[in-house]
Amino acid sequence: MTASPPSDNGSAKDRPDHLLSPAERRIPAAVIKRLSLYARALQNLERDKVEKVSSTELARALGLNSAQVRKDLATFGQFGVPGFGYPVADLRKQVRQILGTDREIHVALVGVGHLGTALLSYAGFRRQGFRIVCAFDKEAKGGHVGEEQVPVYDVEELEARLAEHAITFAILTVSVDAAQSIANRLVAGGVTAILNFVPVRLQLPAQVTVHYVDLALEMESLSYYAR
Amino acid sequence: MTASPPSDNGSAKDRPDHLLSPAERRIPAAVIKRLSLYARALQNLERDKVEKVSSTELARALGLNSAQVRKDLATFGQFGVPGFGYPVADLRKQVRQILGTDREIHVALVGVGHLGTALLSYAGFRRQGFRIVCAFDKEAKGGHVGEEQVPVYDVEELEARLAEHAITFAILTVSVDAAQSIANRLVAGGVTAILNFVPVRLQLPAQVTVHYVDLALEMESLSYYAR
DNA sequence: TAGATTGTTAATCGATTAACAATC
DNA sequence: TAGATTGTTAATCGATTAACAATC
Repeated sequence: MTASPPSDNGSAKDRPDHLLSPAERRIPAAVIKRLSLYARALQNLERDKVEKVSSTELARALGLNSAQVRKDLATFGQFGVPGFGYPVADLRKQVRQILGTDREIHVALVGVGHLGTALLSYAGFRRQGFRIVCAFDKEAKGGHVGEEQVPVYDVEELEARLAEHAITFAILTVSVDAAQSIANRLVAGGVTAILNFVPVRLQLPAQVTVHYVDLALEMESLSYYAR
Repeated sequence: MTASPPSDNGSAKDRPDHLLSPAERRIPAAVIKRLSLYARALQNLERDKVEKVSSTELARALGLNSAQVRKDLATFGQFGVPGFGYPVADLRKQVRQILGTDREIHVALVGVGHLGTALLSYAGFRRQGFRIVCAFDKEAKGGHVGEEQVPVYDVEELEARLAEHAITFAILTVSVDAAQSIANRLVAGGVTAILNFVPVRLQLPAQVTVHYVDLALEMESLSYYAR
């Protein structure tokens, strides 16, 4: 809400790269996806005490092209050493910094049904530094759910609790009917990234990023190959 | 294992289109993904008693380009009527036929942990015609799980039960350590399509199609935009 | 220095979109 | 017939890959 100097206020296309927000820089989504793939591979390499890795090795492990690996990484800086490769620990730190996964990320989950409940106990999230700090349901019993004992609030409290925990990241596992209205409230409450499991196209302002995980859709397209 | 006549035995590139299996025809995966999107939209239109739809309407509803809709559909035949559009019920039938979702599809699920259990009760699968008919776990209690009361067998019984139910479609929700070995057994047991929730790159023969749903990876790439 | 591997440019490939004749 | 919309070709766009000079 703070007014910025008029001279800084041009459209994203006018401003130099380093003044743009991640969403504005328009790095292809595919590059960001692969970046998290690299982060995962580097995590394993670091665990295995490997100190350097070449673009060729990384590419082979992930089923990609080595030029693509180099190009992806070069988008964000010069992380490699010619003739040597990439220092694993260093590169991992950089990649996590770019992704924003170099710190614990607090997440809200809305819709504590079968799927929501499972996600509240999903170890993979914790392993990558995500922590679901509060959950919401329209029939909240007021208790705590899952192995992490996440508090479940009534959706009534959505705005208040989001503010309290300064949350910008949410997982949506409500019903089809509720999805759009809950999504609106999440965004009004400051959420800018949503992992949406509800099979509905959400209409939201452009600065909000939604990733769709449509399980039934995955099954349908897989079905084409199951013969 | 049956020998086929040498003359029928050329590489996929040599044979005419109609003699190829879905996987061999090499329709871009993106087209197949959108095809299931169309199926979903057509389902809603049919429910709402809409009788015809134009490529423009379909495109707008799904956030696509109308030329893309027409091109995608034209890949599989001439389903539209110039000057009129596409007959909803008819097109839906065709699309479902192409995807293979025009009948109930029997599915096996391996790994009855938090996520697996949730999927056993996931209504979205039933709604689209998928039925999980058996589940496997390394510590099977022998009972039935979920709202659908799916029988849970010990993984020991994997091959036997797959054969019994003639299953070609599986959902994989086991641990990272078990994933590759279970996947191998699934394939040996006749499975050709796997929806894999385990964050591991599976090494499988080319005729098997694996779709990866990597929830932590989705979170990581989303994290880039949550600022 | 010789060998290896990066960062980057140019070439290729494939997918999306525009345009329009054919058709109802 | 006039109007609308398909199926399809050609143009555009963007992403992937090959190639190689620069660098350690």
